[in-house]
Amino acid sequence: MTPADLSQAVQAAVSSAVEAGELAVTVPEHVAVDRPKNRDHGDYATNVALQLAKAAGKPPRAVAEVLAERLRGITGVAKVDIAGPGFLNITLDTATAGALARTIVEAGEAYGRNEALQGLKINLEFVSANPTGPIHIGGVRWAAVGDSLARVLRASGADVTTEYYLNDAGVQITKFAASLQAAANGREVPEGGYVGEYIVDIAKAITDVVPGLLDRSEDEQLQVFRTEGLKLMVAEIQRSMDEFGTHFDVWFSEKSLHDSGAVEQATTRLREQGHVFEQDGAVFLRTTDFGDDKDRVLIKADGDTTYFAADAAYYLSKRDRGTEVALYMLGADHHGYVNRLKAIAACAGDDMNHNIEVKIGQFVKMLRDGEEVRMSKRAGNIITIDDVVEWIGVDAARYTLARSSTDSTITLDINVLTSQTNENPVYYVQYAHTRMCGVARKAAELGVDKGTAEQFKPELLATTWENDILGALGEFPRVLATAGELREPHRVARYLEDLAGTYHRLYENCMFLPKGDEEMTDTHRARLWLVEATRTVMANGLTLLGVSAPERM
RNA sequence: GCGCUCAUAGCUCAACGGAUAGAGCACUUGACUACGGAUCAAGAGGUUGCAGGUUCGAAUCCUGCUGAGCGCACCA
Repeated sequence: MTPADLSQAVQAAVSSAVEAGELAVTVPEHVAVDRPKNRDHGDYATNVALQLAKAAGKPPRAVAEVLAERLRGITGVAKVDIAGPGFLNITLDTATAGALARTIVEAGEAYGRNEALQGLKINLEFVSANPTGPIHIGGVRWAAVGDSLARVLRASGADVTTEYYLNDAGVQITKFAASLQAAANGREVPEGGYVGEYIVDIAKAITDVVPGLLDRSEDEQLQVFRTEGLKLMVAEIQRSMDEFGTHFDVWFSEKSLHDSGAVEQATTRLREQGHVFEQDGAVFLRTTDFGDDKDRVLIKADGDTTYFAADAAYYLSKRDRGTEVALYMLGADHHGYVNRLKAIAACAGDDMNHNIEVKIGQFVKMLRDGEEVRMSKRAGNIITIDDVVEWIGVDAARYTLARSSTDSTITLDINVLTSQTNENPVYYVQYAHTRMCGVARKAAELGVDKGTAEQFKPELLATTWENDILGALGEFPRVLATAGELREPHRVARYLEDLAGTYHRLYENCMFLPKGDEEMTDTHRARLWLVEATRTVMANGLTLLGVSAPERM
């Protein structure tokens, strides 16, 4: 029995109590059934009596009494206690709890999937760093979190398109091109330009590919450096993302919005919605109608379109392509954009509380020798995605960056990253998985296995450690659903750490295989089912984080 | 000045409004002639920044204060 099953059963109990006239309340849509931290509180606990007490006009414990009697009648429920202010503590019979192992093994990779977001078309945009340099540590965080979030959302049934917005138009690209040109000609990088080894490398790559380039006019050179530089830089970013295991379904070009006329059309479309006005020769969008602190310019007095106009066109493009929810992941330095982006949606006639979501993530702070490393492109001390991968590898990097809430700034110690990588909890989790694989290998050596489903006797999974891990395994689908609904993939990582610890304790206390000349027993077989179930969940969880589930370490 | 986010163990971080606030690392002490010890057990470590409020119940929600990061362009 899964927690979801039990929740429904409790809900049904409330229903039947209402029908019998024992409770005068409306049946709640969802009944919370929790795995209590304290073992003495049973396998599962529900606060439903506390929630309904006021509406029922009875003390919580009296409501609990009514429900307890009905819950005791549910098949698989061994015991129901009323505790504290009115909690209902439910204990399952061992066979019912243990049967979950078989359910999981049979579901395999599908276990954990749920339909919380079934059919929802989500466009998830993340990283979107300017193609004027390598991805730095902040961008790496969004790559890890965003890619994992995409996987989590899909596991909840959402139809997700991942997207990288390439700011390949505008003055930053011109500065980038000018920097390349300067480097190729051995000149100083212009004011506000880009510096760094990569500039020199790319410049050289371009002059290698385009012979005689430096003999052409300055203007011609600049054009070549712009197009070729952009091409190479984007390819470089794509390579980094690819190596990082982060996949984007769409690489969306800002320039294409301008070239196709989509930016002008966006202004027209917004004007038709009645939120566009002109003032001082410029064209504005009245975003203040929807919570922005000032109206935003779409077309400047000199006739040029703004970056904001492209943002509007881009949003409309996402919607035109069938997106129901446009989900943006932005860094903390862009939080000021939230209101104006949401206002775009509202001005377009959309629901700004549903069709657009903006998730703001805090920065990554780097520490070296106990001191904060202030990164600046000019000083050339940027920590790039390739640096991090080189130090600790993709698995550890992704895990480290994805295991924390994006609401909190995280601090990474470079000394730790480059040396004592054992401090990374990912190894604790992965090691648990290798131990499960080790059990399977050992079983094969001994020539034994878990047997058929018919031979599986779930009632033999009776120790406290087995009960603990069954409880943890049952939580996986709801952890996933919550992570998807809240857009918080770090919950998956935390869950896996908890599961790994629970497994390590089981491993210490329960033998899965016969030792010496002992016989293989039904208990061994039942435990092999449990180990396989745990391995399945661990592997499924690691996959959601884009982290490998190794058989050996 | 206005706004967004944050403040939890020595450090890095968790905790859909639930019961005694949890892990990892670091520290102390133990555990392998059994499935891989990258493990486990025990100990120590907290006024959840401060003060009020909401309620059966607050780290969580509301208000104020303090402190930190970031943002407030006809820039991109």
